[in-house]
Amino acid sequence: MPHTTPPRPSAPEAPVAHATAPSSPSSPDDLGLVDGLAQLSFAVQAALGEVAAAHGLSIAQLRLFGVLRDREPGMQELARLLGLDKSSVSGLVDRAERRGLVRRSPSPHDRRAVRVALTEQGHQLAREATAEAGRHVHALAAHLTDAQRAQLSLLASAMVAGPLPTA
Amino acid sequence: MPHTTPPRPSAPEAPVAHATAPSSPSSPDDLGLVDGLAQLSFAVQAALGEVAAAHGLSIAQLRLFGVLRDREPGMQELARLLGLDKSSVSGLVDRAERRGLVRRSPSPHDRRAVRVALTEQGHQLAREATAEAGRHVHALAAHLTDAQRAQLSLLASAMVAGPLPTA
DNA sequence: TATTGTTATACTCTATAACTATA
DNA sequence: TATAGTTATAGAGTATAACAATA
Repeated sequence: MPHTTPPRPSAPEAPVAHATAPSSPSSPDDLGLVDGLAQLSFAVQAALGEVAAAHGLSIAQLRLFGVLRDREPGMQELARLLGLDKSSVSGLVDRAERRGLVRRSPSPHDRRAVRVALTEQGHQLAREATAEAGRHVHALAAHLTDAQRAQLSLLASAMVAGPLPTA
Repeated sequence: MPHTTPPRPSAPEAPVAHATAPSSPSSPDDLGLVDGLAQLSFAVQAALGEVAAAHGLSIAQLRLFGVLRDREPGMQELARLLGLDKSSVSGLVDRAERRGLVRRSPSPHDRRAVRVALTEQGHQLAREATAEAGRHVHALAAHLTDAQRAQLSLLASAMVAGPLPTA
């Protein structure tokens, strides 16, 4: 399998944003919010990419598998979940199906539609890959203290969650 | 410019890792370290992708520009900085050069080598894009308190920096 | 011989546009 | 007409392998 797109040797060093604008680092070790998050995101993506590549997958496939772990969506819904065009998802699913990792079955109610599901082999691979991804990402935070990890977990969740609905 | 790869509508919702393994969320709003970081990384990448697309660039180009903001490396060095194969960098630089954003000049000392630099137009675009990327990423953290943002900045920096050298 | 960079080739990912088959 | 999905096409991004030129 020579061509698994993102095998990234290991998190490279690429600033991307040189904190030109808003953020203002308060200590020498502080990259600033923007650069810090940008670099962190590349590091996480690199880690995920390594894991994916180790299983002969790409990050896109890994995401697909993550979504399918507890759903059997149609193509349109899948496109929405992944933030991709439906035609992109066609290809993504095609390639996974060709490898026996997912299956398309006709929707019971709508004869235009299909339902996409992981095969047993796909589930197996998804379990292994997500577990390993967990270990790799966790390893990135290996030298933080438990308290720092807990903090980070909360802050990351808060950012992703968006503004609190009511409270 | 119809084909600027990652225009991502906006951060989609893709768990990727379902916290199968190590992490253990302590509160209901806590996604766990792994899922939180994974989703955060996708959100940041999506934000960067939007900005890049708005300027007719891809994330890869944006990274290239970030690296070139304060360097004039050779192709090999550039490949190392970006974590890519030199042949990939050839293409990346080709496309940017075709648009007049970077320039290849012969290395003074080694007649095999070239030096890659941003053109004036490239610098301009790099300034605008990185500033805008800063605003976008910053916006992701809009509903955090100042103290939380400062924390996050430090934690992200610490993760990326790796274990402290001596201290 | 080793290194720098390019080219040839191939594959994934992504999008837009056009199409088919239902609803 | 509108929606679900596929196909055709095209460009970016990436890698491996083979190559040319220079050290």
